[in-house]
Amino acid sequence: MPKRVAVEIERSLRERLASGEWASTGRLPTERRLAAHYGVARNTLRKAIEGLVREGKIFRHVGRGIFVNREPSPIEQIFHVLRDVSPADLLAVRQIVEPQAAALAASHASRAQIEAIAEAHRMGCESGEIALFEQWDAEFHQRIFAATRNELLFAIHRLLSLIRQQNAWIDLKRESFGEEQRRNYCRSHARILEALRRRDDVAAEREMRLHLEETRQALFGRH
Amino acid sequence: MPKRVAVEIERSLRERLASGEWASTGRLPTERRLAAHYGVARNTLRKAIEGLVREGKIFRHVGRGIFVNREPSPIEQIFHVLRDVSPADLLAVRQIVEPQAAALAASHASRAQIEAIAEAHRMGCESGEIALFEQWDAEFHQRIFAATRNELLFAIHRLLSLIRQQNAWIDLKRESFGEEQRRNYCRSHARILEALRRRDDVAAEREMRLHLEETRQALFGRH
Amino acid sequence: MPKRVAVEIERSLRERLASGEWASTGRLPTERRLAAHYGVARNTLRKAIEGLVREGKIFRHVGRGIFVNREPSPIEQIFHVLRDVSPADLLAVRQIVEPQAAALAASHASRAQIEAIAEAHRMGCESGEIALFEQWDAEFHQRIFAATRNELLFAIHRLLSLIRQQNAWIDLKRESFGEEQRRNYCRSHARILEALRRRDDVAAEREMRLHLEETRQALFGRH
Amino acid sequence: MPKRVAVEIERSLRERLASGEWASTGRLPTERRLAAHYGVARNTLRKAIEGLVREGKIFRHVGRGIFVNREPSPIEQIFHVLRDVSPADLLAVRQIVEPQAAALAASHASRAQIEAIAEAHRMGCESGEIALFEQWDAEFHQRIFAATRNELLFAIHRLLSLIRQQNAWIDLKRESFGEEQRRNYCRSHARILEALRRRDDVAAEREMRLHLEETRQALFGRH
DNA sequence: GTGGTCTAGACCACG
DNA sequence: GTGGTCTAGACCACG
Repeated sequence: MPKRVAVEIERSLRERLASGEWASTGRLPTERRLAAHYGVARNTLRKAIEGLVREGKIFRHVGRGIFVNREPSPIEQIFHVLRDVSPADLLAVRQIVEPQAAALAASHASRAQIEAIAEAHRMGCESGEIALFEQWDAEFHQRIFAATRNELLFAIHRLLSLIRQQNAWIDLKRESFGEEQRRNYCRSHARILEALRRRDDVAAEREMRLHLEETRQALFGRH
Repeated sequence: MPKRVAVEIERSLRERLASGEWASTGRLPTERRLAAHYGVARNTLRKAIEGLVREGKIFRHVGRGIFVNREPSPIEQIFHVLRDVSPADLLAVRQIVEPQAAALAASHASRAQIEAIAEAHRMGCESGEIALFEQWDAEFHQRIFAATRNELLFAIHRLLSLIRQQNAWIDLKRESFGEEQRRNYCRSHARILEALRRRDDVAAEREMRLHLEETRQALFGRH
Repeated sequence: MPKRVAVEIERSLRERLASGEWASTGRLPTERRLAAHYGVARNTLRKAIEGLVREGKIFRHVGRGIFVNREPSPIEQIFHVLRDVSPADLLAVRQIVEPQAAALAASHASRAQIEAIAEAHRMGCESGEIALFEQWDAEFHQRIFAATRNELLFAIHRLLSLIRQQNAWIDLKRESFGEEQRRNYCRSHARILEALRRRDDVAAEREMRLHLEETRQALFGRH
Repeated sequence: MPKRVAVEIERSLRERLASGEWASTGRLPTERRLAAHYGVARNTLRKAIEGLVREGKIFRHVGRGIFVNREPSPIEQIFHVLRDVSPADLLAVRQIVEPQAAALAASHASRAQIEAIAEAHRMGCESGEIALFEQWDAEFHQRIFAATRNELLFAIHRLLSLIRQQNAWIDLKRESFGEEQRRNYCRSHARILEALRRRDDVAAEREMRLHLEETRQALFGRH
């Protein structure tokens, strides 16, 4: 391989890295050893390494050596994205998922699950403080997802709830949440519940969609 | 109340643990240091620790020390659930999310993004091997989610893809994926792409829904 | 400058490039001459150049030399972006700009300009073919911008029109534009015109906003 | 019809010109080659060309050849208008666009984008020199537009910035920009940023509107 | 003759 | 002893 030696070595290093050859110690041999191993000058070896460094697959410490950069697990990567999501994106996803969850709940919920949803509705409407109302509001939506009997859908909803918890600002505007708006929410919940009781999936979907539209306007006005 | 000393220390350790005092290093001081700190014998200190060990909040390695058992983050817990989700649940979620993602892509994609989707379509149809086809198939769907310009939606799709990768059996039936079915998929993709090009969100949503219905039948037959 | 010689040279080259020293011929001296000029080895000189190449400020041709890469003018850059804009982004901008343009027109238009707007309205409502209707529709909006007497605002509207022309797909869905929807548009135009005639800027803004909301729903449905 | 030969050739050249046959190189063949191509004398060929030269579609350089006179694109024409826009028109457009951009940013910005805006604010307030302050001021507004995630809106803002750069006199009065006014700007920026952090779109829009009103008074006094 | 690649050595700051 | 930088030379493919 006289041509493009550095490229060949880079490919080789990439493979050895992926194979986990250096995973146990977390470090690569020194530049000098690697150069000797491949029978090239140190400069060439360094060129071969450059790309891996730029991609963050390895990193170098002067005087210490070259280290493998443990890749963040896919879940860590996703988690990182989730922490930085905009309110608009979050609401858009809710508008996609929640109406259809309501429809699924209408056809899959047990009687007990519907009663649990009804309880969350009643507690929310009766609660005096805003904080308590919000808690029961969250519970209302959560129980609808539980009633879909789709564990994945339920997990996704828990994920969305988590984002809302970690980004307090998302619901911040609700602090200016008036008594009137609260009564509106209560009425919307009542209509969703009504549809679920009737096992009317079309109506459940529609009412949930309208409720989220109402939420959107409370949060973003006319945008 | 000399006998209650251990209980007091346990309470103290519990608080310090919860406060995150040892979260950074992930380890507690040695038993000897802790005993000295509280001014008690090592035996007493060990009694105070026992409960925490039983609850799994800390664990001991002989000769190494006492370590904090970092609780799995809520997201890790959620992810744990995701690991054994049923194929039916997964498909149901896809049927909820993907058609609406296609609709969003129709209105939010840049021209370049639509061309990227077209490329994935073309490569998929042209690829000879099944493995290659599946790769471009996944890419096709992924690029549609990217074109929605909703980072959260995109992250959720990556999550679903991850589940499919880690539960290879979910798509098991696809191994019996015939040439005819592949041509059908190709045609479906073409229709979705066509709708995206026309920026027709209603058609994009419909074609994606039909495509997933086709997938459902390939996986589960007609029920 | 014994330390980081390459960095120093890069800085120098960057300055000379920006000063236009090589703009007339469009090419730099050879690597060998540059290295001699700075009194360094060719390798070092190459390292100094690398960054400029990556940024696209210069490019190299084997056997020919190093060339200056003429930077696209800001207007070319903007134009490039405009060609790749999504329908959603375009509509959002219209929703920002047009209602306020209508309000400005209400207070700044001459009587003749309002009559010109009225003419576009009348011609649109009367026109039999869709193509003709669309032309007069565009004219209606354009004349409102002209009536704001703000040349910049008018220019921006022409820019938006240009984008729509160059991206035929943006209005493609209007081909499925029914007779009923057309009558709705006609009624909306009438209400906007009415407000302009009354010199009621608040009403003009509101009616234009409602009209664009109507357009949004025609294009994107419920997204 | 031998006399009409020139007319025929002119028609042919016109077509070939419109077809873009010579658009890539920007130049036509030499007169001699064209004459040979059409099988006519150079005199006839020159006659055929005359009209095109008079219309400015092509132009001749003695000793160099015949060149296509690329017509300015519609966007270049629009840009030409923009070059001498009045300060009042520019400010009016900013007053239309920027408050709504701020509102959009409140709902669409990622956390990282809001931090970038905060950085521009902080750097502006801390900077000693006026020139530096103005640079960070521009950056503050630019980053808000970036945070809207609307590429068209961002491009329009870049266009407005370009106009301001090329018409330095538009902001001329700012040279008499006192320390007090600067502190006011800083406070306004702080209030806008505060609203963005709270994700309060209504407040963000209002604070931006007040800030631009403040700018208007600094430029034009109270009229 | 040009840029692209490589060699075999050297000294440096840092750990 | 490690990675970071640099030298002075060489041969290559390509124009």
